[in-house]
Amino acid sequence: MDQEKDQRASETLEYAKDVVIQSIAETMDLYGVTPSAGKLYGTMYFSGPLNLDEMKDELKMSKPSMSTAVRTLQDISMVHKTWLKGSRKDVFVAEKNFFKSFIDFFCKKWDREVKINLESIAVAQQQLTDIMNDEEILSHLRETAQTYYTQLEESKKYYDWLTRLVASFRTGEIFDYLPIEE
Amino acid sequence: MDQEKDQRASETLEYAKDVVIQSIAETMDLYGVTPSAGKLYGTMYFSGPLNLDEMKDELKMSKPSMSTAVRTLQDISMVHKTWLKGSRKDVFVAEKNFFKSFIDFFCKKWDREVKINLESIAVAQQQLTDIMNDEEILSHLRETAQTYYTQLEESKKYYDWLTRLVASFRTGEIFDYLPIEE
DNA sequence: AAAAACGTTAAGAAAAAATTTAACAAACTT
DNA sequence: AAGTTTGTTAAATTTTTTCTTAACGTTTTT
Repeated sequence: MDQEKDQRASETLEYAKDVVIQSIAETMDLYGVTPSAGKLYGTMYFSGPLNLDEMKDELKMSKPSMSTAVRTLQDISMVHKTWLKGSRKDVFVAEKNFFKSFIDFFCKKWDREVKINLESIAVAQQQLTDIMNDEEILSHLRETAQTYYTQLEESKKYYDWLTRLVASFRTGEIFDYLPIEE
Repeated sequence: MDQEKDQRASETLEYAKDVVIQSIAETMDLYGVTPSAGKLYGTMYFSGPLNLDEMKDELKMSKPSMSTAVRTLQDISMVHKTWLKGSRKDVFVAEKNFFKSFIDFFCKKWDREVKINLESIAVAQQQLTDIMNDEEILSHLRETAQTYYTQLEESKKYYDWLTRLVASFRTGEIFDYLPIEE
C-alpha cells in the first residue's frame, strides 16, 4: 500500500546506521586499525554473522582485503569466528561488548609496553651499575650513569602501577571501584 | 691517565641509553606516533632541553622533520616548550612523568571517542525513534529500528563508564584506588 | 576423479605517509 | 636598512602501507 513510505523508512534506517558506523570507524584509529577495518567493524556491529563474500559486497572491496581486515580485527579481539550450520564458509561476528574489547585491547598493549621497557631497563641498569662502581672511571661519567640509573629506577614505579592497573582490569576488580551504570 | 677505560665507559653509557631509547620508541606506537617521533622522545628523555638544531644533529635528520615531530609530541603533551635565557632558539624538554603523559594522552583520546560516538548515537536514535513510532511503516522495518535503538542504548553504558574513568584519571582519584608504589 | 568453492598468499598497482630540499616570513643584529 | 638567524610552509621525492588481481592449496561436491 504505502510503498513510498517504507522506501523512505528503509533509507532512513540505512542512514542512521551509517552515521554510527562512520563515527565508530573514525574513533577506532585509537585502536591502530585502518579506516577500512574500522568500517568493517562498524558494519558488523549492526549485522549478524558475516562471511567474507558478504563483507566484500557490503564494503565493495576485494575478498583478500576482507580476509586481512578481519584478521586484524580478530587479533585485537573485536571480531570472533563462529560456525553456521549448513554453510562451509567461515563466518564472523563483531564483539559487541565494548567493555570486553576495551579491556582486552589496552591490557594487551600495556602489558607489552611494560614488558619491553622493563627488559631494556634491566639491561641498561646493569651496564650503568658497572660504570657507577668502577672508581677508575672519570667521575663525570660515573655521575651521568648515576643520574640515568636513578631516572630509570623512578620510571619503574609507573610500570609497576601499570601492571596493577592491567590486573585490575583483567580481573574486573576495577568495576568494584568504578561500577558500570552508576 | 686511563683514557681507554673512560672511552669504553663512555660507549657503554651511550649503549645503555640507546637500548632504552629503542624500547621507548618501539612501544610508543600505541601513542600513534611515528618511529622517528618516538626516537626523538626517547632521546629527549635522557637529555636536557634541546633546540631543533641539536635534535637534527642527534637524530641525523632534517630540521623540518624535527619541527613536525616535536609538534606532534607537543600535541600529546609529551614534550613542552621552555625558555632558555640568552638563546633565542626554541627549546623543548621531554615530559618525564609517565603518569602525566599516560593520563593526558588516554583521557584526550577517550574523551574524543565518547564525544564523537555519543553525538552520532543521538542523531541515529532520533531517526530510529521516528521509524519506531510511525505505525504506517512496515513492521519488520520498525522492529529493526527497535533492535538498533536498543543496542545503541546499551552501548551508552560503556561511554558513560568511560567518561567516569576519564574523570577519575583527571582528578587523580584513581590513585586512591590504585596507589603509586604500593 | 574432476570440478567447484573457499580462504590465503604473492605480486603488482595505487594511495598515503614520511622525509628532504627549497623557499619563505618574521624576528633579531649590526 | 641590509644581512642573519630561526622556524615553518611548500613542493618534490622517497618510503611505506593499503588494496587489487592473479595464482595457489585445500576441502567439498558431484
